Amino acid sequence: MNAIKKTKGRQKIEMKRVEHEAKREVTFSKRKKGLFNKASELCELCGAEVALILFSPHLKPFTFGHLDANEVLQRYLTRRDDHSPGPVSRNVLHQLNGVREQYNESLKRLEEEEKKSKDQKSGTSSSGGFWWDDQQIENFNELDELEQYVESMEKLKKIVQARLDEIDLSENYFANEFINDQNLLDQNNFSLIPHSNDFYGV
Amino acid sequence: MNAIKKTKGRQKIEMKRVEHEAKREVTFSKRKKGLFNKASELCELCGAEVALILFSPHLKPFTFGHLDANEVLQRYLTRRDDHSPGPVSRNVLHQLNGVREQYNESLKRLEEEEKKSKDQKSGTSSSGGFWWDDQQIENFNELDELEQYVESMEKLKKIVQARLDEIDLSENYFANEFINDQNLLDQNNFSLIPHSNDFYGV
DNA sequence: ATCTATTAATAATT
DNA sequence: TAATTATTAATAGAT
Repeated sequence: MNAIKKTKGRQKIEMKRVEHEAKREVTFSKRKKGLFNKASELCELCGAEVALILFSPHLKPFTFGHLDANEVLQRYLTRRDDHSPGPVSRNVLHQLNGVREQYNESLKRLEEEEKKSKDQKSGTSSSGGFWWDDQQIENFNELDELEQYVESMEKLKKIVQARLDEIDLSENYFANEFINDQNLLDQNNFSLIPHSNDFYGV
Repeated sequence: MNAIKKTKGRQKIEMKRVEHEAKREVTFSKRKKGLFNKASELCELCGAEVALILFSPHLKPFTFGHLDANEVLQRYLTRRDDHSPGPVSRNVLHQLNGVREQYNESLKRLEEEEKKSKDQKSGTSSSGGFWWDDQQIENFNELDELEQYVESMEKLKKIVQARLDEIDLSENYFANEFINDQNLLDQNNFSLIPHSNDFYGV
């Protein structure tokens, strides 16, 4: 038997930013893998749906999603169980109106970006190389990542929309109180109710 | 010493849906806690940003986010490092146009929902109880959760928008090729480039 | 990337 | 639902 240990094995570390850069990179990629694995297992074991967006220390984006958007939506809309929502007050829609406004704003910005981009279309390539040269490929990776974001966002948006549909559906079952905007405000002052998101108060 | 073991300890389990319902619930809440903890640690150790949306087996939503939307955005827009994007082709905006159309569709649906809801406003309360009775409180929890979704979505949207801004900024540094729509399609057929999302092909 | 010793997560149980 | 415990799984450090 050999008493000489090859490594010290896993060591306990303090839960604070890893200052050494290379070490931090390694920790990130190891733990990213671990996190994605955990997410995947949760999906598989429990039939849960997970959407995960992750920025590396260098702001490189990574995403995880177990099912594609349509599947998520389909499943969400067809499944019926004891968590179907009861009567719900108006402020769901009230809140979503705010969201809609923000969307509209963002859409305007998108349109502006697009317009600006069209104005630049007549530029010429500076490299003259094939479009898939190394630099371009790197950029394509960036695009892929952006694309993944957008997909994730769309997925989330659809889920919320489905939720809204479901709530609206359930409202047809019940008589509803008339709630004016001031009442909504009053009620919102009361919504200091524990979140289901009970982790570290986030 | 006692040879009788109090429990069998952790047992290896197969990676497939846990069929027994109560067991599945327990597994879900334990692993949800674990997943959120891992996400939190990754943030803390590496300065990564994580946004996580999770549906329970009963479609109850949970979210995790390390920083609030403004902080994320601020950090993203102000930080400059060697991962700043290089020249990027047009199809970023091309892709985002598709997204915009989907948004517009969804917005239309939102408006319809809202209209439908207004038509119902004259209904009366069936319970006559205070609005914060148990049932209502439960509904409020649902609303809180929905609110969290919307926030998460907004956060992601802002991040993408910031990314787009950044890309657009960098485009001003470089001459750009003229790329028509057919070229875009051709290029997209080529984008079978390994994703940074290298996990289980999702 | 791969290897180990160790810590951390968790399945079964109470 | 919460706590305990024995075991598996994740991973820090080293190569």
